[in-house]
Formats: sequence, structure tokens, C-alpha cells
Amino acid sequence: MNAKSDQPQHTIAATIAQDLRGVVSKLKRRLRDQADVGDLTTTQISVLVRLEKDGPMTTSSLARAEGMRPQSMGAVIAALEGADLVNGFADPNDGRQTILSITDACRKRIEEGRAARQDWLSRTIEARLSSEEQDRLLSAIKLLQRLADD
Amino acid sequence: MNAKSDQPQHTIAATIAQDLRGVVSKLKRRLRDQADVGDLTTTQISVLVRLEKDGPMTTSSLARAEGMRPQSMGAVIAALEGADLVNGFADPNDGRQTILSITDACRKRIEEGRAARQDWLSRTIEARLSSEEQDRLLSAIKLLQRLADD
DNA sequence: CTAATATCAGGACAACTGATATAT
DNA sequence: CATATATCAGTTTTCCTGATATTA
Repeated sequence: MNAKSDQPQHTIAATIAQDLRGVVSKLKRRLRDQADVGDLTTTQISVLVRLEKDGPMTTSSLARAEGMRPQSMGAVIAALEGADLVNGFADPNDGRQTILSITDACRKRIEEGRAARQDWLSRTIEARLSSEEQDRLLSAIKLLQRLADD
Repeated sequence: MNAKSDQPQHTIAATIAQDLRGVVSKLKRRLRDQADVGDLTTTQISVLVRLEKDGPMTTSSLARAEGMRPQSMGAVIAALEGADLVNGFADPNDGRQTILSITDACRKRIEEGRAARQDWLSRTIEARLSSEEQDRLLSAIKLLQRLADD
């Protein structure tokens, strides 16, 4: 249900919630289906972006940041290590921890932006949204991030 | 990576894509985790909203609209029929098809907005976003829908 | 001893693919 | 016969929970 003009004011949040659920669900499917073999999952990208932005950290802190269990994050990290996008070394001060960083290869890939600019979502954003709409979307994503962070 | 001021103009779409992937992934997890027992999945809600907005239709057309396989949509519909939120009857003109509608019980629930206003996402939107931010989000969701529709 | 980190093992769920029956 | 709808059966993916070892 999109915003109906005869709707009471206090249900706007509920209307947004309904539409948002639908589009999140659909976008998630699209992102998975449109991924080429060898592409990264949404969670993997999220982890790489966080490591690039916030610097090296452990599996557990990544799990907390993404709202997942450490065991689940462990599997994500294992895949990224296998693809040589992340490497980890023991924390000298705390033998329990493994500090994870993105590899030089991964950093190079991010900086060049090669992969990023060629994927389905980037291409669709450029093709379907005007420059003004892209700005509006970017600003709304910050609102979504606030919601996702609880 | 959030928008960096020293980034070339032509990578704005790529920046949006990266952030959007992350937040979609995280929101999807939150929506699943925060669901109470008996709540509906994002896909189920999406289907109900579509049936309410666009009127009765078949499993296959719903699948096309949501970007899923008919078999997957069949499972979604079976769950909704089991919960007495959707019912189907044979198309008199085409014996292959079953026309699905939302039940009166479901329509009542939507109109009252009871369930919707009490769920986690609605409450978070009201708590964390100002009225102006809610409007901005609603307008950006239309952009996301355009992207999801390809 | 309690708490935090990491990992192994198994389970749940929402999507998928393939195959089949039926109706157009 | 070719196409469209629906459904049965099995698989994959991504998360989950529970249990265990290690270190602080």
C-alpha cells in the first residue's frame, strides 16, 4: 500500500514499514540473482567496507557491528580469507583474538573501484536514477542505516 | 565507505551501491530476528500488500511481480492460506489458474493497522526518524522500488 | 572461577532447480 | 504439439543454536 491521501497521520510509519519490507526483500533477491559467479555476497561486501572504513578488527566485533552471531561471521571471514581479500594475525596482547585486515589486493580493488562500478546495482542506479535522485537516495540510506543499527 | 569528499563524481552510484548493499543485508537480518512468533515474513507482507493494492491475481503473476519462481511463491501462498489471510478459487475461464484474494479477516487487519503499527520496524521508524525524515524516506523508497523492479 | 574469543557440528528457513500433471 | 499453471521433491545459501577449547 503506497501512501494514501485519506490515511490518518499516525499510520505513516506503518505505511513506510510495509513498503520498506517489500522493497528490501525484493532487492535482496535481485542482488543475489544478478551476482555473477565469483561476486561477493551483500554481507561480504558489508564486512570489507567496514574493515576499510573502520580499520582492522576481530571476528566478534565485526559480528556485533553487523548484527550477526560470531559463528556466522566466522564463516563469512573464512570465505573472504579463502579469496585473499582479508587476512588475520594473532593479537600479541590477547591470545584469544585474531585481528583481521583487508589485504593489499582487496584495497587496490576497492580504490580502483573496477568491480564496484561494473556490477548490476551500480549500473542500475546510474541508468534509472537522475543525479538529483541519486543524492536523495544517498541521504535516505543514512536514515536506513540508523534504523538497521536499532 | 560513506561518500568521501575527494571521490570522483562518476563513482557516486558505486558508493550508493556499496552502502545500499550493506544496509539492505543488515535490515533483512533485523526484520527476521525481530519478528515475533506468528509474525509474517517480509515476502508474505509484500504479497499481501500487493493483493490489497492490485487486486486478486494468480500465484504465477505474484511470482513475476516479486521476482521469484512460481514454486517458491507457491510455498508462500500455502502459508498465507494456512493462516487464513489469503484464499483462492478456480478461475472459471481457465482451469489451470487459481485466483488468489486476501480474506476479509486479512483486509480488516490491514485496515485497522493494528499489527502493522505495533511491529518493530514501525516502532523504530517512529522513534528514530523525525516527521521530515519519514517523508524523505518514503520518497526514497519509491526510488528503491524502481531499482528493484529493474 | 567467570567472561570473552573462536571454532566445530548440526538445524532452520527461504529461496532455488528439476520433474510431473493438467489445462489452453 | 507447444505453452502456461501449479505442485511435488530435493538442493543450496545464509543465517541460527549448542557445545567445546583456549586465553584473560
